[in-house]
Amino acid sequence: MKICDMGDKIIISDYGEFNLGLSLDCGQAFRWRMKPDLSWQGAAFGKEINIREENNTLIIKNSCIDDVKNIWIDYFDLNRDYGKILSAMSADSVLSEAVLRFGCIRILRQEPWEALCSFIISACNNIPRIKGIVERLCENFGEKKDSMYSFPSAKKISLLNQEDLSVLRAGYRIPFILDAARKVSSGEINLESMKSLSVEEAEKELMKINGVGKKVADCTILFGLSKSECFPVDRHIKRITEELYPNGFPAEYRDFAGIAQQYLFCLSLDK
DNA sequence: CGCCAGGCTTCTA
DNA sequence: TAGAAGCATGGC
Repeated sequence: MKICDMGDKIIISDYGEFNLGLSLDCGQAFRWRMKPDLSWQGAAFGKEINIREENNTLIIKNSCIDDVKNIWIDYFDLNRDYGKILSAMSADSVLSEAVLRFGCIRILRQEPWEALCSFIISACNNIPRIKGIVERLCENFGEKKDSMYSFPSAKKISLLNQEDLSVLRAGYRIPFILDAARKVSSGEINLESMKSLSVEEAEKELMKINGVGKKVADCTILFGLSKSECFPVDRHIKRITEELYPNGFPAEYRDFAGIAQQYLFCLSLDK
């Protein structure tokens, strides 16, 4: 991988494959917006960034070399060899077709709390509305950066009450968000230390939170704890695996089942 | 307007 | 242990 600081922009190349737009807008993260010039505006870890992809290079604005090296390289999972994973998946006819169609979908390494909170909101909800609720959460309770707001910390949310959160218009999920914020900020649930647990152990911990079942826990583990062996099964994945894998999803892909899962999710969206 | 949404908790048999 | 009801709000 090559990183080049051009002053007004930073250019990254030689990172392998990356379908940036689809990766940012395939239902794994909810804060990325495409601008009229086709660049993507987003925020994570309290920082804002503008990024676009052209001819296998990434062009970054509104950031700095330190943040690129310390935050974004990792966030976009650029150190991982997806070529190896994609070629392994090409042995499966369903996944091979999906890879041809979608290119390289990377699993973003998101902040654990943001993933947890976002996927609590996602329960029995549609993606446009999830984005709206998350946006209101940030605008009302996050900190203003350049043009965006940061994702509010668990501590900040934990000090609020249901009435404060009614601006989110998140319905029955509001007490769930509060319970998660309180358990995380009190230390009863330690997301960072959960990275060293197995998927099963992490599920058990996360499901102590009211409103967190196996699916929300698994999305938190895959997208927030970056455990790519975790395979969240929602209504789409359930339907499409029953249809395309009558004998079950093949176990040989277990090390990166979560990445395969994202391809199946994209396939299911227009089927 | 009606159907549905990256589910979860609680109640019931 | 399995299945259904109820949950709040809106996207389409």
